[in-house]
Amino acid sequence: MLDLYHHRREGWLFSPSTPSYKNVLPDQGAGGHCWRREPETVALCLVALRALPEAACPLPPPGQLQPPAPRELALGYVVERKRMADLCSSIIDGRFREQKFRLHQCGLQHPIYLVEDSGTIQHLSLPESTLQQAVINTQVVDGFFVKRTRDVRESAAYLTVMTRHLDRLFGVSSRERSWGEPRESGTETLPPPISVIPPQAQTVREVFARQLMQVSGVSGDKAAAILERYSTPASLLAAYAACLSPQDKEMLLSNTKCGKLQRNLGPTLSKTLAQLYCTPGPLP
Amino acid sequence: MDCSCAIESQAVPCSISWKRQVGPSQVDDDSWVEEPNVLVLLRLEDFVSMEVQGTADCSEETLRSFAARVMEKTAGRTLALVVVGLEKYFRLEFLSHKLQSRKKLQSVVLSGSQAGGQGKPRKRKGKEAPISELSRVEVEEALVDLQLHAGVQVRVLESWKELGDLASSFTKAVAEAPFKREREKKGFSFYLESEWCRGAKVDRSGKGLAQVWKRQIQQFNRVSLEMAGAVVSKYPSPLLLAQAYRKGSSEQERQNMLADIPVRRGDGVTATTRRIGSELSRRIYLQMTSPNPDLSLDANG
DNA sequence: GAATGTGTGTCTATAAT
DNA sequence: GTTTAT
DNA sequence: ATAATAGACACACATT
Repeated sequence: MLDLYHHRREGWLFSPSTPSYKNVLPDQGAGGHCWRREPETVALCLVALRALPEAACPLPPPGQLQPPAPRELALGYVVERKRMADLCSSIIDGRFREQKFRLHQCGLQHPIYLVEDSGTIQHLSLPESTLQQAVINTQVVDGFFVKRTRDVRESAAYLTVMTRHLDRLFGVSSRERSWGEPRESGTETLPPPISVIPPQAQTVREVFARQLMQVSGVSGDKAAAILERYSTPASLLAAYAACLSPQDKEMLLSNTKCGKLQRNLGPTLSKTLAQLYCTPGPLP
Repeated sequence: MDCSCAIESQAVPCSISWKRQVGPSQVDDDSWVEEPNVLVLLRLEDFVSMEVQGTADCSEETLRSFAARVMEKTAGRTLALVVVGLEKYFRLEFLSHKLQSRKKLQSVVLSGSQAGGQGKPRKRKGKEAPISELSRVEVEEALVDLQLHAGVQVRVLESWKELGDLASSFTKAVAEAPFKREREKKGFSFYLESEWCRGAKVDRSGKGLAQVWKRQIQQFNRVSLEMAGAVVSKYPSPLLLAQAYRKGSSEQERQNMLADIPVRRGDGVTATTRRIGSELSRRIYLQMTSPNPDLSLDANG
């Protein structure tokens, strides 16, 4: 599955090698802006792009396997179009939070949530108040710009107007300007070039946390609490090895303070984890 | 619930803002902190007026200047605007064109839904196309302009009940925001990562731990089901693997201890060797033995 | 967290004078 | 050391 | 000889 997130993880986000997808709006020609449809977001996800001038686009070093420099510049405006029905399903199966997270994580400065079918809020598998709250949360908690739209036609109109304004804001006149420098008539700044964001490397701590959470009952807070004391598998194993009796192993983590203010992990999970890390032979 | 509501004179008229009692302990201490959100109700007549001013380039107040003024007073807080009754305005204005009794109807809607509404004649340049359509486009223009230049969101409502609901929802969101933000900052990001399976159930005696152990191996990047199975098959418990590492003599030996474990592959011919490989072997070794929690497993060196 | 409901387990106080 | 009642 | 129990209360997990 290729989507924004995976593109980012593979380090190819916004690189010219990213396959081109059908533009929802026609290209404005050289120097104009377009909304590129990113693949795989079932609900439409658009990224404002502009072709980079040749001069600002050095050729990649020959014979390198590294991703070439971007030939396009992401303007930092990204629109996630979401119909009410889709939003509804996304909330139910948990995809909603994930999508918001990725949108915030993809690094663009102006994420926009385009909520379509604002009038068709009823007769869905979720109460109206619930959906309203979800949209408000998207705006207030996640800090996204939320645009409500009655239907596809309004959405298209919105994107059209948006494109026109972007053209006026980041037009050819500001092409030679250096990135980040304020424009003449306003506080607008050109977004910094977003080229290649390297995939985030896994650390021992992170993997250890994920491993702890493989046992039912161990959640983020619990894992974090354990990590607080034994931040690495080696240190935990060493602590178990230092125990004199099997009982001590079982109770080693029992009094680990978790979450809010210092709630015990408890003997149950402590015993399970001790079994996991202290069983000499094959596990049951 | 330990919250209260008060109607007081605000720096910005018709605005809602939120304060939270922070500070650890002091009772008397009115160390209230303003939440970084402001909700401002914009009277329909004012909104229309500003939108008109923006269309014609008068020097009077525009939506943008209004927003700038408000944001100046609220010192960098996130501003959200609310307008009530715009759709009804469109409808009546359209109707008034057909019936040629425009001013009267306008005055009806404005005084009926707003306090002290006054008619506002509009001058338009050029076309005679449906005026309500043009107005909608112009409003859209103004909203986008506001979005791009001020980052201000405008919520258009049609009834005062909706405004009440919005205030309620907004209040709830603002109240919960700090709590949720803290969880995002501290908690692990992979909680919501794409495909996250929650913990495997394990009964009191320890059945299911084998599955846990296998899934622990799968927590590494780029590890397939078959690879994890192969490793777990060779070392059926974490302790056995750790002991094997302890027995190894050289760093190289320990690092490559798992490299040659055979792994079942797809039916077809595969160019790559059907082994765990030295890279994954090394990552697992580092994970199990390194004393440094911040060590990067993907770094080459 | 969307909202609400279900089950595990910890936690806190427990009598009578 | 294993069983009992509060 | 030793200690328990109910209930509130959270939290992890499962549903309309």
